[in-house]
Formats: sequence, C-alpha cells, structure tokens
Amino acid sequence: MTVETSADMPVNPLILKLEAFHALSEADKELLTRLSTTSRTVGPREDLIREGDPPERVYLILEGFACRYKILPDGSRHIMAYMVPGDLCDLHVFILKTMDHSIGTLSACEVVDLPRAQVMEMIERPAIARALWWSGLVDGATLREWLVNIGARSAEERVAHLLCELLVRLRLVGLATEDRYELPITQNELGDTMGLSTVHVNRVLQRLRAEGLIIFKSQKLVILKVAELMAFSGFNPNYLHLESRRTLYAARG
Amino acid sequence: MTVETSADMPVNPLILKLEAFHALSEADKELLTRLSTTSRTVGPREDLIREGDPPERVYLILEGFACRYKILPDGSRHIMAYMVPGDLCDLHVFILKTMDHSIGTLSACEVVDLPRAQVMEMIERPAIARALWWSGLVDGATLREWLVNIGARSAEERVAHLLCELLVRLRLVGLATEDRYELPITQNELGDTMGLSTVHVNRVLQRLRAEGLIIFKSQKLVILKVAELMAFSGFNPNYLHLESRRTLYAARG
DNA sequence: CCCAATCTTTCACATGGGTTAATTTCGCGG
DNA sequence: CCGCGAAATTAACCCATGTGAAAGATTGGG
Repeated sequence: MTVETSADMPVNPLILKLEAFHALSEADKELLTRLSTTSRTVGPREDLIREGDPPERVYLILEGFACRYKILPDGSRHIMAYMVPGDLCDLHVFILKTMDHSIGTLSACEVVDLPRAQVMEMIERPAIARALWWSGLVDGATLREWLVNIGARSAEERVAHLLCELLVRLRLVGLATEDRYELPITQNELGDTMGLSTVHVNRVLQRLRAEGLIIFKSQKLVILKVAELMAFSGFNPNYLHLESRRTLYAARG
Repeated sequence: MTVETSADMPVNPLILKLEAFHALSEADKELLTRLSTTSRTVGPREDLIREGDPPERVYLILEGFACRYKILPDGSRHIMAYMVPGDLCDLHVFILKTMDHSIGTLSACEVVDLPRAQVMEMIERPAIARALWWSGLVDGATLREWLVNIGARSAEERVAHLLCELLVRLRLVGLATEDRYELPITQNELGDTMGLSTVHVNRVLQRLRAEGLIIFKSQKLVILKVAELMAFSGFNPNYLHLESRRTLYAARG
C-alpha cells in the first residue's frame, strides 16, 4: 500500500518531473511526498476510470504504464496518451460532468488517488501550481505531436518517434538511461496507439531491428543509435519544453 | 479596427461560447465585450505567431478561421486544430519560453490580441475563469478526438466527422444553422488536417456528395442528412461537453 | 516442469490512399 | 468581358498498410 522510501531519496517521480521545470522548495517536496504516500497496486489492463463516469479524483502514476483510450463503435480501441511514472491526469477534470474517455493501466501500476481536496492543497503552493501548469501544457503539446505523428509520418517513422519520446520522458524520472528503458507494452497496444495493425507494427519493428537501430526483446528496449533514430523519425524534443540541460541528457539509473 | 456593435447585440462569439457552459453576469459580459473591442483584420494565410517565437499574448478569433499547425522537416504541413470565432488560444502559454507550433489564419480573420494583463483581468472573475477553464478542457478533448479520428477512422469517416464537429461548434456561436455553414477552407487544407492527400480529399467529398449526404460548393456546406452523417462518422458530441440543450440544437442565423 | 494463454512472427492476398501530372473550373482584378 | 492564378477534378499507376489465418515463442501459474 505504501511505496518504499529509503535514505537515498527522492525517488518520487512526480518531484523528479516537476523539478525538470523548476526547482521546488523542501517544503513543497515534502508536501508532494506526503500526498503520494498512499498508493495502491493496480493490475495490468485494469481501468482507473471509464468513459461516462464522473471524474472524482486525479490519478498520479508512481510505477508502471497507463494510458488514456477510447473504444469506437466498431469495438476498436485507440490509445491517445501514455501515462508513465510522474504523470498526473488532468487537474481540471473536476469541472466536467463526465469523462469523454477512459484511463486504464497497461502494465501493473502503483497509483495514487488524489481527491479534490488534495489537489487543491497542491495548487495552493505557487511553485507547485506553476510546475503543474507547465506539466499540463506539456501534455497538450505531446498530444499535438502525436496528432502530427499519426497524421504525417510513415509507420516506421511513427514508431521510431514514439520510442524517442519515451526515451526522453523516462529519463526525466530516472527510468531510462542514455539509450535504454523498459517498455511494458505489447505490439498490439503499440498498434492501437499508432493507428497501425499489429501485423504491421511487427513488420516495422523488424525493420528497425534490421537497420541496427534498436533491440527490443522481453519488454526491454535498447536504442543502438539514438541520434540516428531521432533524425530518422524527425524527433524534436522542443514540444516537451524541457529547459534545463539535465532533464534532457542526464541519465539516471 | 473595431468590430461593429449594434442594438441587437451580443454577437461577441466568446460570450456566446462561454455561456454555453454557464451563464455569465452582465458585468462579466461587459468585461469580455470591452476586452474584445479592439480587433485587427488579418488577411488569409498569415501567421499570428510562429514556432520558436516566445508567446507574448493570447489570440481571440472574432471572425474567420485560423489554425494551429506544424511544418515538418520535409516541408509538409500538418494542421492540428481549427480556431473558429469565439476560440481563444491557450491561456497558459505564458509560462513557456517558446511556441512549439505556429498559429495562422486560413481565411481572413478579425483577431483580438490579449496581452498578459488583460488575460489576468479576465481570470480574476471567477465565472469567467471557470468558463475559460472549461473551454481549455474542451480544446484538449477535441484534440484527443482528432487523434482518434485520424488514427482509427477511414478517410470518408474522418472528413464526415470533421464536418459534424464544425457544425456543432459553429452553431454554438451562431455561425451555423441546423444543417449548414460557411467553411472557408480549401481541399488542400482539409488534407493537411486529416492526413490525406488533396486528391483523396476530393475523392472523399465526391463520394459524400454522391451519397446525398452533403452539398459543398463555394465554401458553403449543407449537410443534407445530419443524423446520417453523424452516425456514419461515429460522431458523438460528448467530447465537446456541452451541457445545455440550447448549445447543441438551437440554430441561430 | 508443464500447460494454457498471450504474444510474436510469417504468409498470401486485398485495397485504401498516395503520387504525378494534365485538365477543367472558379474567383476576381483590371 | 478577359485573363490569370488558385482551386477542383480526373486519370493511371502502385505501394504502404490492412486482413485473416496459422504457426512459433514466451510467460506465468499451478
């Protein structure tokens, strides 16, 4: 029920992420640590909230991958965003009456449920409010980049672009090194994300492997040529609005 | 320089739009009217702000169509959002150092430039703040729906879905009747929006015409069978979060 | 250590949509 | 009313990606 805390903290991914925008005071960090003390374990492929439900809380992912998705009338699923450790779903949802999409886990996750009152508590701290504000803007920018990715790039570029984005995002929270990370996602899920069939995702991955760009096996991804993969996919991290050098290039772990 | 104001006001599209969420007081409406008094005319295909520029103001569209777009390394353009009268670009941009995309007009537009101070003035009014908050959430939801649209629907469904969305959005601000509106957009721009070639957009429009679903000529769109077009494209307006009946079905003009 | 379910991979074949380029139509200034 | 540039339309060709089905490979539970 509680995430381990050891001497060599902070491992709170929310703090790591927000500090990529601007340093936080000790008091602010303590607040965030306190609010994320009580987490729960959610199995893979479980919904946190479904389309049509009233949004009652905000979710913070501490471990694992979750996603936003919609199911279309014909039963197909489209994944619109990945939520990785440190990601918080939209703070503003409270004013909407119902969810227009679902949020569910991909892998098993550690999730913190933040009721309205706790969200308010966070927002009262100006530095945290600003950082969360930034984080929300980055989420929006990421969504736009995904739109461009699907709308304007070939299947191979698309997948490559996603792998680059995740490299940068996961580095932020210490879950990627310079060139590798755990990607607990099936090819089917990748397909539902990129608007490609599972079969074609497989073909694309084979090609990226054959070109010596990546190794992807047992949920472990190694990017053999980071610069090349970024160039090939047209990846430009500007939309992630990471201003400090550290956030982009310092590897942790 | 100034938009005409007549006795039979309000025609301020921002007020019309925000009141779709919740009624505003007279004082709030006066503030919004005052802030949108000074507009400028911008010709078609002109940029309001470019990728890389620091965001210094917020734009409000009073007339015409504008869009957010990105240019890819290979020179192709992808349009990520349409901004129609009453739409405001993101209020929060100020905390970002640079724009990660451009905003430009499609048709000629009347645009209000809102510097930071005026945005603050708006946000200090709780009812306006809430309404703008809602508006921002709807923009995000719209972006997600566009992602699904491009990622999971056929070309014909995609275009049909866009036409349905615009019908609802334009009705909100009195620019569409029950079944028709002005759509000042070329097939090439439609293609850059939907991730389709111009040629294919043309084929799709022909088919929609042949099926007796629409008439589209000289920038004037008539949807002959609204319910059918919505059903065909899988259009569900829930993502626009319009709670009052009026906003969805009352035609103006 | 084995089984069953889940994933990945492969194959053969179908097709939606891209490309290039020529032709026609439209909108508009002079 | 004419002429020009932009936009729409048409045609021919083809390739990227989808589909359906089945064969391997992995993984985790018992």
